[in-house]
Amino acid sequence: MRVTKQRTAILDFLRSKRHHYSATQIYDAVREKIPNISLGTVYRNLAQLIEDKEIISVETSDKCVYYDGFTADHAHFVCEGCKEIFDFPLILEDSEPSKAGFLVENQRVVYYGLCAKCNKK
Amino acid sequence: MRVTKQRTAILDFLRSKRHHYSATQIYDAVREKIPNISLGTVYRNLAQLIEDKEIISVETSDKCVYYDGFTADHAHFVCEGCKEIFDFPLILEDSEPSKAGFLVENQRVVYYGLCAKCNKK
DNA sequence: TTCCTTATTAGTAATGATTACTATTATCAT
DNA sequence: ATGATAATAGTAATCATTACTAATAAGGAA
Repeated sequence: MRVTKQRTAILDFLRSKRHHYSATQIYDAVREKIPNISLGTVYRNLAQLIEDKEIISVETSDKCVYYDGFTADHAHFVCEGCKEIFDFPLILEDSEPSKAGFLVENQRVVYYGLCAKCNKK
Repeated sequence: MRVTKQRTAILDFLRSKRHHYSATQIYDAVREKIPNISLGTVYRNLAQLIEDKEIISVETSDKCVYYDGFTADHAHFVCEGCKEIFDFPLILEDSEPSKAGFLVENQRVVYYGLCAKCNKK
């Protein structure tokens, strides 16, 4: 695997923000530094970065995937009001699948609802 | 909301199987009873059934959404070997978001890994 | 440093799930 | 039975993601 300025820029961007971005949002952001970067390059590098466990993906009920440079185990909360995605700590117990002899490599916890601000309205 | 044979057939199908199906799989299955049902009809009814809390949707890292007629709270395990989706009980504690004043309307727990059978290989 | 191999890229086309649109049909309250 | 209108079939459009290919650039060897 070669170190390219494209991959570096994508990873730097995700690491610099404690937020969650779609491929298109990442594309737009990185284009400010590398104006002719291709969207395909963004997708390919995101896939590689996930494989290398440098970033994680967040699947919500949205039609697109979000990417997160913060890789420590945590849960996500998707606000159905403002659409914001919040991080929450994840309390890990002995999971049911591992008790059943399944190998758990990853787990995703996503809450849906209203954040404190939207809940008040 | 009117009761149509299309919506009834979709709901009956999902309820009759303890499994998870994509919109296309549901379309194919229901077409055996209603040969000229439209895929758009399937999607529209699935959306309505979710709104009425008659079914739930399962978002995985797959590009398509799966639908589940079993609505009691439970977790899903996606096997990266055989691609099967398994159900697991979900132990609910006081969630972190609710402690923070967020209104949790839904929560999704998805594990990724290898099921017992694939793990042995 | 220069050269060579080959991974990576830019640009574009293709795919595939989902949504939108519209004329027609069927549900159900009256 | 009938009329208002919600729902449908069929098709076209959208949009995220993937595939493809000729050109480029990373990095090891000379």
